Parts: sequence; C-alpha cells; structure tokens
Amino acid sequence: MTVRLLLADDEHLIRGALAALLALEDDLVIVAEAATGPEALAMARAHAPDVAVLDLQMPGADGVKVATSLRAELPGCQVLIVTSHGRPGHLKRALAAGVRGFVPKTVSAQRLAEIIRTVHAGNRYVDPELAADAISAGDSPLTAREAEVLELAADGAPVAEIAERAALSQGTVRNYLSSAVSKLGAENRHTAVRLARERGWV
Amino acid sequence: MTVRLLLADDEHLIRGALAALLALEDDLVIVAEAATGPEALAMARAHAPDVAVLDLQMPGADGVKVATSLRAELPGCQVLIVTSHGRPGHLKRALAAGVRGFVPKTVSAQRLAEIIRTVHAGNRYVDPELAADAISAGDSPLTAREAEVLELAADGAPVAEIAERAALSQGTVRNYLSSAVSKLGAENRHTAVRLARERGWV
DNA sequence: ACATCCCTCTGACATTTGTCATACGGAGTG
DNA sequence: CACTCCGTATGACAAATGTCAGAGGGATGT
Repeated sequence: MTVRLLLADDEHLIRGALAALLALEDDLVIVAEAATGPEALAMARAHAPDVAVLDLQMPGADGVKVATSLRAELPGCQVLIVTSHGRPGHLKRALAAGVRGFVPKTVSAQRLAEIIRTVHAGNRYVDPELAADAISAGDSPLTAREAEVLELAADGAPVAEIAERAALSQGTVRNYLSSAVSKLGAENRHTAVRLARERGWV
Repeated sequence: MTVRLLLADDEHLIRGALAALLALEDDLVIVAEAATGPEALAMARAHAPDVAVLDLQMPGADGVKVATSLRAELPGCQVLIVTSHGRPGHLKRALAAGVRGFVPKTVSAQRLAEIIRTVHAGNRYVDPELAADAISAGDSPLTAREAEVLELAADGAPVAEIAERAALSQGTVRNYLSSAVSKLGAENRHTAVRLARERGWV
C-alpha cells in the first residue's frame, strides 16, 4: 500500500532534497509540493494526499493554520508537522489543531519515513524531547488578555500604542503588563516577552 | 575533476537530504559531514575538503566563525554559506571573514551544485537578492560602543546591569542608548534593538 | 596647531514604566 | 445567594528610561 504525500516547505533546497530522499522509499510517493501555506492548501485540495508533511514556518499561513483548514476540508488527510524550532507552545497549538505528528528537523530521513507510516496508520507521533519540554513548560499562567497585551508589547511598542491597538485604557494595559511580568517572574515587560516566547505562551 | 565537500548543518534531515542530492552530481563528492561548528572545524582538519558548505546557524559556533578559523588553517578550502534567514549584516560579516559564497536555502539543489562549482573555481557568488538587501541596508551608523551597549540591552536588561557588564557609568549607557535610538530613528531602545537586528548591525 | 570625532562622565529634567490600592460589573461555582 | 475570578478602569507614587547640555581627554586627520 503506497502513501500519497504532500510536501510543504518554503525552502526549495530542503523541499527538493526531502522529496528526493522520501521518494527512495518504495511505499511513499510525493504527489504535490508547495512553498507557502495557501499553496499547500490548494495543492491538498487538488490532490487529496494521505499525509501532509508541513513545515511549521511558511509564508502566508503557518503549518498549524494550514492543518486547521485541512482537518475541516479533508478529514482523511493526516497532518505531520516538521520544524526547526521546537517551542513547547507550538506543539500544544498543533495538537489542538488535530495534527497527528510533530517532529524536529534533526531526525533522519529514515526516521521520518517511519513516522510518516505511523501517522498514516492513524497513530500519533510526537518527538519525545519536544513532548518533555512541553510538559515541563506547563500551561500558561496568563489570562487571555494578559497574553494579548504582552503580544502587542512584543515589538517594543509604548503603552500608549498598545492601549490604542487593544482598545484599552493605558492604565489597564499597565496593570496587565504588570501582572504578566510578575506571573512570569520577569524583571520587566521585555524579559517577560522573551520568557513567554521561549515557553511558547505567546 | 571532482570537488571534495564538507557539509555542515545541525538539522540531520536537511543535511542527509542535501548529501543525497549533491551526491547525484558526478563531480561532487561529500567527504565529511558535521552537525555543529566545532565538529565542522574538526572534520575540515581531518579531511581537508575543497569546499565547505556551512549552515549559518549551528550550535557551538556559527558558520561565519567557522569560516574565519578555516581561512587561517586551510587556505585552500573555499567556504560557502547556506542560510534560511538572510540578514544583510550576516552577509557583510561573512564576506569580511573570507567566505566565497552566500546563498539562501530557497535555491534549488541544481543551482547549489552550480554555485559550489563556481566557488571551487575560485570565483565568488552572492545571492542577488541578499546582495541588494545588504546594499540598501548600508553601513551601520552606530559607533562600536553604541553597538556594544545596544547588544547588551537586547535581552531587556535594565540600565544598571548593562552598565555593570560594560564597565560604564549608568549615565554613559543612557547616553549611548539615546544616541543609538535617535540614529536608528526608533522610539525606544527595544525597537532600536529590533531595527539593528533586522539590518544585521548587531 | 586646529578641527573633529569618539569615549567617558556628570547633573538636571521630562516622560514612560512599574506597582499598588481600590472600584464596579459580569460570569461561573459552591 | 455569596464567593471568586476576570476584565476594565482610575489615581497616586516610585522607579526606570529618554533627552539635553556641557566638559575633559585621546586619536586622527589637515
């Protein structure tokens, strides 16, 4: 039984190389390739692959967003996310979106082929190390608003701008930032942003 | 004439796939692979390749650092940097370190093989788009100290800590930050850090 | 010799952030 | 119903940051 694959990665070099390697496996066949999120979606619609191997970061829409749409449109298509930067939060988001597999790019092609088969068989596979990280990072202690405000603060915007963009009063914004900072044990909003990013909470 | 290659990339999947693809070219042969900077250096010493294909971001020491050491120890070995994130400053640093080629991972394997040959022949190759970015980004307007202080401010440390780490008075640190911020046209130190990072000035 | 730049510092001031207390309405829970 | 969160807000105060003017010393270039 052959497994029909969709391969999506914005790096042509990687995608091509990966395609070549996976094609060496007798039971795997690549039916489509894509370089962006929307393209991946279009390709999936056109070819209805058994398994979609998606890079986490792509222009247009990231792997998790694509996965969400895919779940709705092609329930028979299993999604496997491959990523360079394994942040705990990404894994959580991905699983919530119905992704069946999540692996770092540090695995070998051999392993990847096995994992593709695992996912195709309807099982799940999550890289043990990433899983451990996700568990030890735990749940976000931030409320929805706190996370939102922290996110808006991420690029160094002043309180006034955050307040405007979030349609809140400046005082409220400062309250949220303050509580986020203390919950994260940070010294100021900027280290708080960094910590939250590392744990994948924003 | 065959070209003997060293391949260094921390992502096993990518490295393996790349190796497989490049091995298809008759005149290219991979004599060594490495997953970290130090490992790349050790491998280069052991195998004295003609061309070293290095990922820009690797654990241990980045591609440019490895290139610098390589220039000194193995002048006959040409260095080609491959990267996902093409920041202008990286290109500049790389060229200063004697790197002969600089390409994004979006090129095809076919192109990469050609570029490897170009570099091996003693010519240079820089991706046109990255080159354009680097030129438009221009030179850093920051003085050495300003850049240093800005770098220390990058992870959100308070002025007191920056001052201590740079062995400067707090007032001086604030002066440098202030002038860096105004030179970069930023609103505050944090957006300044972001801007400088984007242009590769830190 | 002079001008110009960078590095370093100080002191003063305005602005922005961070913290805290307090308040009110809504949602959910016991 | 009382209790506890969360979201939202205000006001006040302390601390950090941003800005400016000025000043001395070293290096470099004309």
